[in-house]
Amino acid sequence: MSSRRRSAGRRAEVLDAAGEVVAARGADATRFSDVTAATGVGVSTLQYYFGTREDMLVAVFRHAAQRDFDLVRERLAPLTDPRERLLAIATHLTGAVGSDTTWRLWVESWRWASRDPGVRADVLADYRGWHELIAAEVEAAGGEDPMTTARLILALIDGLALPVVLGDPELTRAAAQRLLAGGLTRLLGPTAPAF
Amino acid sequence: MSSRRRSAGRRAEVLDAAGEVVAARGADATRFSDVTAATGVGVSTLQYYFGTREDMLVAVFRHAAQRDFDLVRERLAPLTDPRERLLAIATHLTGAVGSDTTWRLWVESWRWASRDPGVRADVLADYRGWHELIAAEVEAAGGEDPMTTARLILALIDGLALPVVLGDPELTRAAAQRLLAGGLTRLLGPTAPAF
Amino acid sequence: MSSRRRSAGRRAEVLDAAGEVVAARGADATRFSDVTAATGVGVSTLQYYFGTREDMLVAVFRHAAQRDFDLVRERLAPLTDPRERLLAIATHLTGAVGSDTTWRLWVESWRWASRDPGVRADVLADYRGWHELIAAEVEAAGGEDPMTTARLILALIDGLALPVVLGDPELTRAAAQRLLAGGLTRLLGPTAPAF
Amino acid sequence: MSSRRRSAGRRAEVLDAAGEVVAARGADATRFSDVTAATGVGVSTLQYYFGTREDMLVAVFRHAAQRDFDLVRERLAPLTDPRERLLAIATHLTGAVGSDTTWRLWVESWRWASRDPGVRADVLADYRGWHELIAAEVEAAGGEDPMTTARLILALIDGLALPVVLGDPELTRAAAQRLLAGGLTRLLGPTAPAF
DNA sequence: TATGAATGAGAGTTCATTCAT
DNA sequence: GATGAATGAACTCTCATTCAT
Repeated sequence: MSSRRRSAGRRAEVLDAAGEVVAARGADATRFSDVTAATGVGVSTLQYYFGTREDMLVAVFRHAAQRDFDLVRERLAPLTDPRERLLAIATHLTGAVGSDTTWRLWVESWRWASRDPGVRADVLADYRGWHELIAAEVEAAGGEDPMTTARLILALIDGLALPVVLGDPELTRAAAQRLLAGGLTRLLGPTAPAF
Repeated sequence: MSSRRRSAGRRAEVLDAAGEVVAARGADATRFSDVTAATGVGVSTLQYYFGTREDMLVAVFRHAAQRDFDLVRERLAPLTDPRERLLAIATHLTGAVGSDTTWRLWVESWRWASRDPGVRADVLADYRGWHELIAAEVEAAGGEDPMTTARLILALIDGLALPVVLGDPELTRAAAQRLLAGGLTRLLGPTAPAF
Repeated sequence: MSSRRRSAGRRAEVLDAAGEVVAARGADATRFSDVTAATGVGVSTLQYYFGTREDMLVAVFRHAAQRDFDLVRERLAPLTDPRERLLAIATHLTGAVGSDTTWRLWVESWRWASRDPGVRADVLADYRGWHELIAAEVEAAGGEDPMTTARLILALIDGLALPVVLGDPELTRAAAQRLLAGGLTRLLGPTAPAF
Repeated sequence: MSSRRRSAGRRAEVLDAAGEVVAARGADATRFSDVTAATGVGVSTLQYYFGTREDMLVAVFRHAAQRDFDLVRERLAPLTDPRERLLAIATHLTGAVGSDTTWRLWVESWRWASRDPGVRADVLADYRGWHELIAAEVEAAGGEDPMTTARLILALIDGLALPVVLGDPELTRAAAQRLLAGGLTRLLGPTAPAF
C-alpha cells in the first residue's frame, strides 16, 4: 500500500522531471539515460514504470497536457470577468516560470501526434478542450460566433508562442503580451469593449 | 564545369527529396539511409555532398525556407491588390499540394533552431522576412501599425497551420481558409474594407 | 502437511508444464516468464520453488527423464514376450502423443549435459538404465552379446527419433516403426526369430 | 577486387572459428562477443558480414554442413571397395580431430531446424544427401533394399555419435568403432560379407 | 508460503563516420 | 567526383535476481 503510493508519487515526480528533459532536448533526442541523469532513477526502473522509451514519452505528453490544463483552471478560479479570464488564458503564454517548457512540450506533442494515432487523438482532444474553454469566455464576453472566435484566439496564442519561445529578440514577453491583448480586442470585434 | 553544374543540380534534387523525408519522418528520425532510400544516392555520396548528418539537415532547412519564400513571391507576382496579396500569402497555408511538407519543415526548423544558434539565426531572419513582406501589404492596404498587425497576421497563420497539418477533423482546409479570411478582416481593423 | 503436500503437487504440475515449454522453445530460450505464461505461477514463485533458472531447467530434465522411464515400465507391465517388450520399448518413439516432447527434452538434456557435469552424470546414468533394460530383453530373447546389441538398438532408436521429430516428410511415423522393427530383427541376428 | 576476395576469405575463416564456438557453447548461448573473442573480428564487422546473430548462426550451420560433406568425399576418394567406403563414412564419427565439433554442430542444426523452416529445409536436404551417399554404397555392396538399409545405417551412426560425443565412459571411440563395424555387418544382412 | 517492486548486467542492433580506392 | 568496406559508439530492451512484505 504505502509502497504503491510512494511508487505512484515517484512516478509523477519522474514525469515532471522527464517533461523538462523532453522540453529541453526534444522528444526524439530524449534518451532514457537523460531522464536518469535528471532524476537519479535508473534506466531499468524507468522502463519498469513506463515500458518502452516511446511509452515514456507519451506518458510525459499526457502528464504535461493535464498539468497545463489544471494550472490554467487554477489561475482562472479567482477571476470572474470573462474578459479578464480570456486574457488570463491568453497570457498563460508569457507569465509563469516554466511556460517555455509548456510550449516546447506542446510542439513536441504535436510532432509526435502527427506520427502516432494514439497521441493524435489525445492532442486533438486537448485542442478541443482549449477551444471550448475559450469559446465559453467569448460567449460570456458577448463575442459573436464563439467557436470561430475561439479558434482564431487559440491560433493567435499558438502562433505567438512560437517566436517567443524561440527567443525572437524583437518580441520580448512584454511585447508579446501587448500584442496578444491587442489581438484579442480586434478578434472579439469592434463592439466588444477593449481590454 | 558541366560536371560541376550537373553535380549542383543533383544536390538540389537531393535536397528536395530529403526535405520530403524530413517532413515525413521528422529531422531527428531522418537517417542518411532514409535519404538514400528516397533518392538512390548512396550514403557516402550524401556525406560527400553535405558533410555530417546535421549539416545535411541544416542544408535541407535552408533550401526549404528559400523555396517557400520563392514560391510565395511567384504567386504574388500577378497580384496587385494588397488585400488580395495578403490573402494569397495567408492561404499559402491551405492551397498547394505539398504545403504540409512546408509546414512540417517549418516546425522542424523551429525545433532545430531552439538548439542550434546558426539555425536560429536563419529562422529568425526568415521570420523577419515574412513580417516585412506582410507589413508592406498591410501598409498598402491602409492598415494601421503595419508591423504589429503583420505579427498578428503571421501568428494567426502559423497558429492555424498546426491543426490543419495535424488533420483536425473539425478544421478542414476550406474551413481554415474561411477562418483565415475572417481573421484577417478583424485584425486589419474595423476601418479596413472586408475581403 | 497438507499445504506441503499441495505444494509438492503444484511443483510437479509446474514441472510438467515447464517440460512442455522447454521442449517447445529449447532450454536456452526458456525464460521464467515463459513458464509463468504456461502455468500462471508468478516468476518469484518459480524461483521460490526451484531457485535459479538453471536449477529449474535441471529439475525439468530430471523430472522428464523419470517420467519417461516410468511410462515405459508401465507399458511393459502387461507384456511378457521379450520380443514384444523390446518392440514396445523401441516404438515408444512412434506411439504416444507427447513423444515429441520426450525426444526434444532428451536432446535438450543431452545438450545441457555436454556443459554441466551434474546433468552429464544424470544423463549417463539414464543412458545406462536404458541399456540395461534393453539388454535384459535381448538376453531373454536369446540374442547374443546382450550389452553390445542393446547399445546398437538404443543407437538405432535415438538415431531414428531425430528425423521423425524433425518431421522428415520421407519418414512418417508408420515408416519409422517399420524401419525400427526391421532393424531390430537384423540387429538381433539371423538366428533370432523375426518379429 | 582484391579487397573483396580478401573479405570472402576472412568471412570463411570467421565461419570456421564461429563453428567451433557454436559447438562449444551451443547456438543459443553463442553471442557475437564470443565470436569476437575467438576471431578478433569486431562485433559490428560480424554484423556487417552476416546480418543478425541468427543469420550468423544459420551461416555457420550451412558452412559446417558443407565442410562435413566435402571432408567425407575427400576421404572417400582413394577408396574403391564399397564396404570400405561405407566403413569410412561410418567411422567419420570416430576419426578426425574436430569430429566432436561436427556432431555438436549437427545437433545444434537439428535443434535450430526444429524451430526455423529455412534451416529445417537445409537440414532435411543434407539428411537426404547422406542417405543417398550411403544407399549408393549399400547397393554397390550388394545389400538389399538400399534406401531402407541406408536409413538404418545413418540412424545407427547418429545414435552412436551422441553418447560418444557426450563422453560416455563405457563407450570409448575404439569401442564405438567396433560397435559400428558390427552393426553395419548385421544391418547389411547375413548374405553380405563381413567387414 | 508466496509475491510484487526495483534494479544491474549484458546483448543485439542501428548508425554515423573513417578509410581506401 | 563518388562509393563500398569496415568499425566504434550509443541506445533500447530483456531478463534474472534481490529485497521487502
